[in-house]
Amino acid sequence: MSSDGAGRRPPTAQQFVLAELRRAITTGRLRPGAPIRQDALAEELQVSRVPLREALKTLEGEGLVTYKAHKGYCVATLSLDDLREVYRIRELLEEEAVRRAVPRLTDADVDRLEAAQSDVERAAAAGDVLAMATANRLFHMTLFDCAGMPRLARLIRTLWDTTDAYRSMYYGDGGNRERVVKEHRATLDALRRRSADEAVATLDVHRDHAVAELESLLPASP
Amino acid sequence: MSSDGAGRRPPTAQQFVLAELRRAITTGRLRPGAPIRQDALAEELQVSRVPLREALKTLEGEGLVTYKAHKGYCVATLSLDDLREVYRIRELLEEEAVRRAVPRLTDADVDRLEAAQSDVERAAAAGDVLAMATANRLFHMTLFDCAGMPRLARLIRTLWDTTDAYRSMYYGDGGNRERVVKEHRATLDALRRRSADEAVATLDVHRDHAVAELESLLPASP
DNA sequence: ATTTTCAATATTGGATCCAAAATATGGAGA
DNA sequence: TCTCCATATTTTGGATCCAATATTGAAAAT
Repeated sequence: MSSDGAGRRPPTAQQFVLAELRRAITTGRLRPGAPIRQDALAEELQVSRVPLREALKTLEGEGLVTYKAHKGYCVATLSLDDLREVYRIRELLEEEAVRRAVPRLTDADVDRLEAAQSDVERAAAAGDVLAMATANRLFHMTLFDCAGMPRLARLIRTLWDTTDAYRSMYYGDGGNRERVVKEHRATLDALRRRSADEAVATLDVHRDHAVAELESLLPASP
Repeated sequence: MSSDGAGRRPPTAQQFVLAELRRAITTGRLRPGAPIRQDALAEELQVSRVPLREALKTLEGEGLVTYKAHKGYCVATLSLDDLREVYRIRELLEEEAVRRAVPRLTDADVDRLEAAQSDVERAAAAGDVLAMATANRLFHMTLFDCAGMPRLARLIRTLWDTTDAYRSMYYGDGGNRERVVKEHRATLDALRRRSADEAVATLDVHRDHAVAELESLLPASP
């Protein structure tokens, strides 16, 4: 084994911190709107503030945290308008990705999608929210990566990151998990038949459900 | 006057460095592919490496520079495929921005667009490449900002930044400058009549010309 | 002559320390 | 009691120093 318990540790401290921060935000340990106290966080992660600050700069670029000079960083909060905007942009970009990907899909690609879907179903059945989020993401990104447009895929990833803090709420509900599984099956079916139109349509529905659910969940805070 | 010659200096060193790096890249002083020697650059800009590295992290997030752990930063190079990809994504996002913006356009907005266009024409006539790039950008961003989708506008800005290093080549040619002026007039005309379809169409043409021109200019390097 | 090894050097990554700014605290005056 | 101002404390921004990694060059072995 590679010495430390929680998976292999990245080769630089900033990458380690970056991964930790992402987890903290997506799992909700760092709540949206919460100020980020550099000194405390650095000590907690056993690094100095330098790599922490570089990691925060990366997250700022991705929109996960906000920054103001001499005031510091806060976990980004998404208003309902922000959320709708993110999903609208995703709709545009993901449609493009799917339309480019479908004609290029190999059988091996489809196999990988099926495998990812199996993981999703397992996690959904087990009620494992974190595993569900991971597997769900793998499913979609596997598809998007097939478009052969790396920059497009990266943009989509960033947009997903932006709403990660809210996604876990969504998977907390068993009904939502069940629905996600069904919707994925519909998408997978369309992909097997190489129907871009249908795949796009099923994914649009998928997103719209997520937005609707989050809209009912959120209004408490913004 | 506010002490130093070249405009007001930002309140933090990283912001100053960030602005300087952008200029260096867009003007071509730092060529695509060139490695970034932190020590030398820091000394040249009279700052330590810490703010320089934070600025580089920001640029990495925007795709203007690439980074590899323990190897450092390089000015990003765009292959023709990359370039086409960026312009395709811009097409998608800018169409959305324009369609949202047009119904919301006030007369004051149109006035601001006209003003920006005047700047473009002045710069084009004077053959001032840098001013041309600045004014051109202002023209388009003024329009996109009217969509009332700040995240969308930010994404588009980032995509523009990505190709900034190559844009100056484009404006170097007088014929291109003349054509840009004409195309802007067509867009402006469509906007005055609040025709989203036509505005989108003219902008598509505008972009396609840029891509075609860059395609003939680039193949030397990638 | 070519390849391999190992040391010397250059460059990046990170920790500590100090400076600057913002925020919190407390007291004086109205 | 409330407001305002001066001061203390906290927090961020930046510089310097040291450590870790990568790169280069030269010498030795094949």
